[in-house]
Amino acid sequence: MKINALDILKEKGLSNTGPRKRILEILIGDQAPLSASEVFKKLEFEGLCHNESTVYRNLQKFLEAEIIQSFTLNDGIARFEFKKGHHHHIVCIKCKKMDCLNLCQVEKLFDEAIKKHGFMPVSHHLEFYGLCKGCSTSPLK
Amino acid sequence: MKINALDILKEKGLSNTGPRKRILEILIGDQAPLSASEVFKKLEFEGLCHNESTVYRNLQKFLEAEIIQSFTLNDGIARFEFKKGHHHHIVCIKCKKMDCLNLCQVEKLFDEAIKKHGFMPVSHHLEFYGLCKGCSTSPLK
DNA sequence: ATTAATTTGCAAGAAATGTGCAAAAAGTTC
DNA sequence: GAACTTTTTGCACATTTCTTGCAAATTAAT
Ligand SMILES: [Mn+2]
Ligand SMILES: [Mn+2]
Ligand SMILES: [Zn+2]
Ligand SMILES: [Zn+2]
Repeated sequence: MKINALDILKEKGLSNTGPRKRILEILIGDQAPLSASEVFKKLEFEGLCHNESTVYRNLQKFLEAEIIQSFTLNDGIARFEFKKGHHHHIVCIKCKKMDCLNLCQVEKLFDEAIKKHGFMPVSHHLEFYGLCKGCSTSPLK
Repeated sequence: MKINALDILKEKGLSNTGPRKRILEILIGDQAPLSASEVFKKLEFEGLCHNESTVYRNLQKFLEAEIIQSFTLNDGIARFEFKKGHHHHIVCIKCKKMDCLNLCQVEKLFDEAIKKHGFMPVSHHLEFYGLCKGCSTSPLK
């Protein structure tokens, strides 16, 4: 029942290469969403990948195959995470730690208003910003 | 009672220059948020500004003076709008038309969940994506 | 009108992301 | 498993958004 990167690649008809497999493993294993450059740094450190383009291209493939999902934070940088159901995130404005919030009753809250504007709702993006426990209790800076 | 660009500049101690005044006027007059480049195109067309840097620097100044507010859409591009109370936006995924939704009961909906994660909520960003009336009825691609 | 402070234009630089192409690796066929 | 086909990687370079240094021009202050 554990999620296996190789199985997913096979299922989606994607060839198994060192960088690709590892990128997927990282996204499967990580609880919080990662930026392309964060993913790359890990691969580079492990000597498994020498180029950011490889990471971008694989992330793009994974998105197309709907293996992962992405969203852009307010800093303008895209984050990628293994595909989960619809949910949102809370980001620490100080240390950038990010958590997933596994709930959402937003649609119904706004549904009427959106239709009043003549729009047919398709999706939405919601991120919370705040201070994590560590950062809100830290006395320094 | 009408909002006047010159008054605002004076109030905030910002000098009155051609590009600056016009940028502010545009943001005051426009119902939907604009990107820096959208603002620049207007000024350029009117022959009032020859450089995007000028637009970026003025938008930055306006943000610091809290005359305007900005947010980054999922395309990674920042939008700027004359400062209003807290609210959200609905974006047409086809024609990119954007509207403001002047309501928000999101905080209370998520407050408990956020605190459960050990975060102290500070702010949030929420954008809806959908199809505007024109785009959802248009038969052509 | 002179002087001092600010802003503009332009060129150049960052940072995130995308692309063309040849070499390398993976997948396929016999 | 060698030969062939397809895909991916690495690298160099392009793009886009946004930033910065600096001198010339403009605005504000005296
Ligand atoms: Mn998540
Ligand atoms: Mn708005
Ligand atoms: Zn934190
Ligand atoms: Zn539309």
